[in-house]
Amino acid sequence: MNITLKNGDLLQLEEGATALNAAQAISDGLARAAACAKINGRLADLCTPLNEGDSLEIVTLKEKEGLEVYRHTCAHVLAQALKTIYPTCKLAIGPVIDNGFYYDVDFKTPITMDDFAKIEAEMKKIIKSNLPIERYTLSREEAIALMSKYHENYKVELIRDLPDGETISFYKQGAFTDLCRGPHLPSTGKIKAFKLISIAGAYWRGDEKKKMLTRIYGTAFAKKEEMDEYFAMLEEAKKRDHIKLGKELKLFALLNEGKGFPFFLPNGMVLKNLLIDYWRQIHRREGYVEVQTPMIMTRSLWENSGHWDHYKDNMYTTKIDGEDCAVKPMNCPGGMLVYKLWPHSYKDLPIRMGELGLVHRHEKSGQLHGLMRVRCFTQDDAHIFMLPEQITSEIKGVVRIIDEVYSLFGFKYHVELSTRPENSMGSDEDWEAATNALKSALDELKLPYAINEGDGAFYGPKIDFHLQDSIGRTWQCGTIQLDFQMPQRFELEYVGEDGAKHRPIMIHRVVFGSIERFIGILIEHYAGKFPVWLSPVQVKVLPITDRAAGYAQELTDEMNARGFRAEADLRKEKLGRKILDAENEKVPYKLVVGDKEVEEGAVSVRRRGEGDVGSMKKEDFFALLKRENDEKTVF
RNA sequence: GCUACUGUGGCUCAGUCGGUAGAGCAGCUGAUUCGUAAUCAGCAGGUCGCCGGUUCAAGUCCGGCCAGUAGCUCCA
Repeated sequence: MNITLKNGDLLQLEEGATALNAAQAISDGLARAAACAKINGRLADLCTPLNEGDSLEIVTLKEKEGLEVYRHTCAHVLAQALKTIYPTCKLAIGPVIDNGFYYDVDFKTPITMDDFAKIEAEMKKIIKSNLPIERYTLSREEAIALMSKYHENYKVELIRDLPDGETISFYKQGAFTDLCRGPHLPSTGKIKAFKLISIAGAYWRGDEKKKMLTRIYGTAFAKKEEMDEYFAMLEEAKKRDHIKLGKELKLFALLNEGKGFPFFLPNGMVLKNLLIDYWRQIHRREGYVEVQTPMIMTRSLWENSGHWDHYKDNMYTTKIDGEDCAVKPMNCPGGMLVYKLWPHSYKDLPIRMGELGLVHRHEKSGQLHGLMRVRCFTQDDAHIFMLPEQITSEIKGVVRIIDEVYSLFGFKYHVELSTRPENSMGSDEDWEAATNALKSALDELKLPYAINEGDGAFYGPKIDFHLQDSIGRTWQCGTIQLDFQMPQRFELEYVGEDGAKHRPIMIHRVVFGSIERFIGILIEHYAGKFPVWLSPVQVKVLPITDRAAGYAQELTDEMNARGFRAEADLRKEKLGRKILDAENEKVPYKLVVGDKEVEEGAVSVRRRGEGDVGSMKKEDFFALLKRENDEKTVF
């Protein structure tokens, strides 16, 4: 029979040949490297028999899909080892994730990471036995009977929930059988490098009302060297942790006295204020005005906005003169009240009303994480009130700002469109119209996005911008939320061309999202080595002896007078020590000054990470500094 | 909130089998004026996260609480 290969070539094979036979016919090397096959565009096991006219692609470990199959098989090996060591444990699910795999298991008695050595040894045994992995299918009844026999009640539940007509397949290796869609490696012996990483709790089916299972995380690589590299990379990434750097660089502090409420230290405040200055500059240019609304407002306002019904668990409440009040968890109701202060004409719209609002939200204790997830943060919020025909252009305008800002920092981001959640208000028509408006803006901008079903705000759908931290976790930063509800609830109006009253449409949007979170991301992104324009201290002047101390102080004063951030290190320490300390503080420029520089009005310049870059006239250095500061140069 | 782990001077860590704490850095004092990544000496600094229990004796064992980390759930 003839089959078509990836490059278009035809391959002649005997009747009944499998994908693996085809790989062998091409080359032994390919057969060895093969993880699975792609037959007519669908992933399949290597043992799958081919048919006349099939198109075939051999997927190797070098490809993402191949590595995923490899890791998935490793998850099965883990499961088999667990069932051998802990026969009473019940298996739930064991999928592949970004950098490895996990298996959720219900243990009679909990296990710890100390048990990993034992489990890994058993896994090695299974790998060494090189058990062939065989696939077979069963009817729903047979499948349930089989899994019931093994007391695998989680598997039974999974099978029951499979849609009708879905093939129910099993994979068998030695005495172990697991429900699985596949595909898998042809045998367990193919696994060369794996490691169990950590243990965590995870709710069955992601539902916090259901039982918490033990999740064992692991990873696997085609070669041991690749795995070593991966772990070395993780170690490096840990050094960028913003909590660690925040402490070392004295940017912020997290104290028991204010759990989830970060303290900003002088260096951190410089950073925060610089971001705010930059934000104001961009938003002025884009036609935004700025307001500030109160931190605490009455219960009736929050009832009116819907927060009292939909968000109460996350709100801090208090009583003032006997009246129930809440600390704002969001800025929008305040913004609404400002809009309502006077009548608006269609000619005034859009109104782009910004607010750097400090909001408080009672997040569950286990959610808190450094600056990334706090209970009090500054949103770089803005509410845009507009005419229906302005929706698309306004959304596009916001997306452009977000892109401009993220690009300045060199961030890579991904976009998600979040749709209507369960606990929400408003009509289906409004939700559909709002969701379509967001979609069409994204489509017009040709911005790729994923759909995040049911993750919208309770008042409207949203576009979310996600940024990555140093160990690859993503955090939502920017968001654009389209809202037909608040304007109705607050009875917002404008007078149209026709002289009648109409309801404006509203956008809630943030660029940084939370300034605190954004700073956390920035710290990790730059590993604390901020570009000149963001550095809390831009220049450290290091006199070699007391004779140069006066000159060092003058230089420092002069730079500060010019609007730079400079400090002199006048300690009676040797130069090497001063350089080391300044380097540890990650100051971008160090100016070494001794008798020679005093005499010549010069400075000997050290750039962070580059060392001595030579001497120059102090005016030339000031010009260099000004240029890098103004242009927000990154180095 | 849930599951697991962690918690010793400001920081990084040591502390054996239970015998009531140890180092380096930082700090302070003194000396050193030394040209590109750690000068020397001295001093001071700790209810071992908190509370209880076991014990003649607890940093160490047990229980509870608090805080942090990883993950889950929830979210900017």
